[in-house]
Amino acid sequence: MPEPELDQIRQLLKSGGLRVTTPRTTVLQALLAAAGPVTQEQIAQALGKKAPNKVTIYRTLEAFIEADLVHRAFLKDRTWYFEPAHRCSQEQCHPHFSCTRCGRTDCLTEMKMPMAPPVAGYIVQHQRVQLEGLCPRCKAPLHSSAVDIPKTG
Amino acid sequence: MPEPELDQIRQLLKSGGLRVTTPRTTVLQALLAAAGPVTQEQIAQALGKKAPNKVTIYRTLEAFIEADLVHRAFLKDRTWYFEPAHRCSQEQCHPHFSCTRCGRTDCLTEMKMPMAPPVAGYIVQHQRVQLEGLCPRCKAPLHSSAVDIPKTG
DNA sequence: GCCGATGTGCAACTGAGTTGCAAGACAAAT
DNA sequence: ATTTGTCTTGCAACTCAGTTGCACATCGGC
Ligand SMILES: [Zn+2]
Ligand SMILES: [Zn+2]
Ligand SMILES: [Zn+2]
Ligand SMILES: [Zn+2]
Repeated sequence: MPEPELDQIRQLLKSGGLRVTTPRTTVLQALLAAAGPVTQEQIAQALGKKAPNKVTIYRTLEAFIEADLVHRAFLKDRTWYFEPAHRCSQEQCHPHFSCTRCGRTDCLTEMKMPMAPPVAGYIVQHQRVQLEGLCPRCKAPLHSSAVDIPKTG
Repeated sequence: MPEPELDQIRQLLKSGGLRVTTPRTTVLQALLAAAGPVTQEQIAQALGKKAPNKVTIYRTLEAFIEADLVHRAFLKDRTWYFEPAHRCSQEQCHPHFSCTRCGRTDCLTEMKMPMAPPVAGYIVQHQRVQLEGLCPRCKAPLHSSAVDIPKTG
């Protein structure tokens, strides 16, 4: 992933009313380059030597969330996964699918999940859907060549 | 909550292939007496002086889950909420509603949430729905008498 | 370039949940 | 009722994502 539009990143930050700093540009870059939701640790790993301090990454993510650039996608094994906020409506984010075999979690950005029916007395502002089952990689593994079980998705 | 059928509790444990012990009966009692999902801490608090050791409560809950008496309802603020497994189908548990104002979480046991449409390549075995918004207690508080904001739901 | 407002790094902390192990309680067999 | 092997419990110490306080560095408007 060769520098995805470094100036656009700066632009994004400014549009969110955020000061442009090195940690913020690199963290945002990592988020945009990632295939799906990522943890603080995964961001740090992806940035390797250039990674800011752990605390800074958390505070940066917090600032991004405040500015609606990023949101918390889901909690898994007691750790948060973050992802860019595009492709999410106010009412509901796309569903996320966790494979019970390989542990990976995919964004089902295509799926149109119906909103919950109204419930007397409640005002539903946001809906979050998590699905579990077998992912394409693990479903009916041809022959014996299954999938190397990775740590995270 | 005056001893909800102590013998039935023993029966439940045995039916799950579990040994009958004091910690198990009291913890199961607390779970059944609770209005909704509860944390380890809330169980301990509800049992007060009679509460078993924290580790024992966790291991007890684990055993209950194994025996399908209890399940993990949802993760909130990095802590698990547990509830009895009745009222849950294999395919999906009832949705849970978290109020963004008072922080309470309610079981929407009545709500019939449609299952996610099939996605090419995936096998969906379980669906979990979390809703957020305003609960009846916080929605349009008449006059100024809102709700005392509690710590947890 | 200067300076107040923001952002960053470090070390120490928090708190839910886990692990290893010795001591205790259950229940099946005698 | 006593024995006996197995499963449970409690304690202390640990883990690990995330947070906090504070001194120092950086940003960007002037
Ligand atoms: Zn898989
Ligand atoms: Zn996603
Ligand atoms: Zn409320
Ligand atoms: Zn529930």
